[in-house]
Amino acid sequence: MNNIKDTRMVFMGTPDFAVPVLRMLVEEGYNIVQVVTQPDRPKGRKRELTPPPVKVAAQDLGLPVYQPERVRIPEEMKPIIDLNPDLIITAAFGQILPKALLDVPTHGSINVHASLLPKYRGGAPIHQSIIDGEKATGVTIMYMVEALDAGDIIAQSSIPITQEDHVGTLFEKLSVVGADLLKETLPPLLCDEIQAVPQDAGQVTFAPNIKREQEILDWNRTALQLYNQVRGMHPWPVAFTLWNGQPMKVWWAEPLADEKRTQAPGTVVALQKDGIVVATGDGCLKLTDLQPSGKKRLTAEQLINGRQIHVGDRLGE
RNA sequence: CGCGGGGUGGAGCAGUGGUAGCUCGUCGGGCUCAUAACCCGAAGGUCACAGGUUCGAGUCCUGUCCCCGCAA
Repeated sequence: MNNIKDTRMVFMGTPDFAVPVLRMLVEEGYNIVQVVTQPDRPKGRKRELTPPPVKVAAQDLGLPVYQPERVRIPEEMKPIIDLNPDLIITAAFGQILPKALLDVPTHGSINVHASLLPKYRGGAPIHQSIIDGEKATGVTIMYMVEALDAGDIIAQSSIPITQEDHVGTLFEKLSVVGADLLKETLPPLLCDEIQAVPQDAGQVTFAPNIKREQEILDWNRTALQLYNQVRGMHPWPVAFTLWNGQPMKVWWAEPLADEKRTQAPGTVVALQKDGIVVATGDGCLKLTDLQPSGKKRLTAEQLINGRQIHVGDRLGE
């Protein structure tokens, strides 16, 4: 290989997180022979077929797009193999790649993952790290192996998680960090100047995709834990509690860790212009943006003006 | 035709056939050192749209459009 820019690359990714990475590759002049992304999926109530962000970006960049339903199926994998790629780069692709595909490129197959591996392997590392109240996270570039996010680490970059960060802000920051890190890593990698390091098996933790049950706010937890849960679910999939037996999304809240409370956890203790104060297992949580079932997203002030919520109401039941 | 909630003055809501109300906001005035506080007053709604039932419909029936929760 005379010029690393001639390296035949296949890029595989799906959501917004992957877009800056793809754009960086194009801007740097790399030779992307194929973009692979998930098929268009029905979205919303109308089930309208919606293309994934990477597809939109790829078309905008004039790159060929391939959307296999299940890439592990031989017939769907073959077109990629036939491209004879020198390097496969994935970023939040959403499908596990079989060994038969991983072994094809001469330079290997690498992945850009939004956590500091070996912590938070899996599909929701950003959500989980916020929910856990982590003070820092980052991006890891590693070789792919058959086990999920378990390959040797090539490069890593860390950033702090601020007290105000939520999934949306971290997503943006990390996608940029990921693009920058890959940009720095690619030249030495393609010149075989990189020594990958195995992950410390003792430090492994997992961050599987968020389940519905994890979106429920348990008022017995502390104000800080609940706050982390709210921002770790914002702006998607959004934490919720029950109000009058109906689900109510909690789009945003603020922890009042020092607020004394004598009421049972889940009890509305005060209605303030800037939020609805709810007792928790330790301290109070001030709910500021809410969405009752069947309604649009409302500020606490709007909800209070409707006169439907009162001091003493119990949330979570 | 997947299940369900809803469209009422600028915002959020109530309104169980018979003069359209509440909280907030807006405008004017008052009280305050002052205020997002308080007091007095005012403006602002063909009750999503189209038919129908009725002496009379926001309220009942039918159809249409739109918004949202769940499920996918």
